[in-house]
Amino acid sequence: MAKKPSMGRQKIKIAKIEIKNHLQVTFSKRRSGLFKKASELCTLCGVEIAIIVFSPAGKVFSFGHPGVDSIVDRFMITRNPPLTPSQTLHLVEAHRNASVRELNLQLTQVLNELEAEKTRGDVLDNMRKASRSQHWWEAPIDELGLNEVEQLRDSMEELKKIVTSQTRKLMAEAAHTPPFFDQFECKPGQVHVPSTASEDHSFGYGHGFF
Amino acid sequence: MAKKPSMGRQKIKIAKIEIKNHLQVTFSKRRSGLFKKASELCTLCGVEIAIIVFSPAGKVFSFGHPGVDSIVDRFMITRNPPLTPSQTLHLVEAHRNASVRELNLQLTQVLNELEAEKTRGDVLDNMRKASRSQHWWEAPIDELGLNEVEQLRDSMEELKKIVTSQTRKLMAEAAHTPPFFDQFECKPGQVHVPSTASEDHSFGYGHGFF
DNA sequence: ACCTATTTATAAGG
DNA sequence: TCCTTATAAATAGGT
Repeated sequence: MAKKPSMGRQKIKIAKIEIKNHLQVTFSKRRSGLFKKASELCTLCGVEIAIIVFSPAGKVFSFGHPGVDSIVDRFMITRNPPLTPSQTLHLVEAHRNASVRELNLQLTQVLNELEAEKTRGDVLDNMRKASRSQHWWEAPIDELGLNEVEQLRDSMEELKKIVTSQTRKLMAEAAHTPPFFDQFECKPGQVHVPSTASEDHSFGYGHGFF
Repeated sequence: MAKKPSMGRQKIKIAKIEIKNHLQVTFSKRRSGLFKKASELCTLCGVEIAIIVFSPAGKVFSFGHPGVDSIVDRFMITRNPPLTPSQTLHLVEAHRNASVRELNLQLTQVLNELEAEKTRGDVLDNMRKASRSQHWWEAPIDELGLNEVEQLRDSMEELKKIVTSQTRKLMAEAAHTPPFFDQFECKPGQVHVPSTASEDHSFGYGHGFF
């Protein structure tokens, strides 16, 4: 039988193959050829090779000896100045700061509140102290100076007048409202007053007189 | 001139080449051939290829289209599907928690302080209010009930005794310290006392009497 | 690097 | 994808 002479291998131009089917065939053949050459190179020269190929369809083909990963890793290390510890710390710190900013804001706010609250407390405390010092007569009477005792006595006189007058007014009013007469009969014991100055000098806070 | 016929290309066994010089030549030739094949494959089939070769001497040769890095990156991503968003979040969260624990502690502490301070402020405020209500006599005298005026009057009587007694004692003391007699001559104007109850009923805070 | 004989890879077709 | 065939391309060894 007569053999059908083939065209044999044809010279081709190195340009993108447009015929899909043709391209797919060529890709397969040349890809395997490439990997074979790589393999041979490994064996002949004892080198390490990795080849990564992304097909037009997105599929991945790879060849590697001893393995793609180990070679890629080595490559990355030699190429990328693999972040000094300092740089790493800086990045970590930056991230931390970003994460923590919110919390810091909260803390600052609360610290301000605390400051305000402390101030408020101090103000009240100072008011109390100031009030106390204005009420010097609440101090033990032995500690009063002559001048202050004089003032106190005079004040007493004036106060007594006022009280007497006020009492008269109230008694007059009470005359028209009999039930209140019971209350008018005073309960002297309700207010404690030391019989002598030496017995209890404290007219201060919490002793019930003033 | 007679040409010397060459041996032509000899078939070789694919095994490690031991002759260093020979190996180096073969490595160069085959390496460039490999890269050329890769380049042709790129052009013909429109694919992306990266080749990484570590020579026995440790030198790195690479070929890549469009670039080695981009291809290697894509490869790493597809190969190490690596951390899912969930996993990443988990790790980040763990780190964040570790970093933030200290800050949280501080915040808690400050919040406690704030609470304590608020309580302190409230206590002082309540004391002030309580004190004020204990000092009912500081209210306008018109607002006093009969009972309270009674108490006030009785207290006045007792107080007067105390003051008188104290005054006597002070006068006796003053007899031994002449300079103080000037002070004994009182300055009544220093304490304001309304002449009549109707004129100014306020004995309260800030009016200078008590 | 270059040459050349030869081996090897592969285009085209089935 | 594999086989076949004819031929283009790669390359071992020498210069």
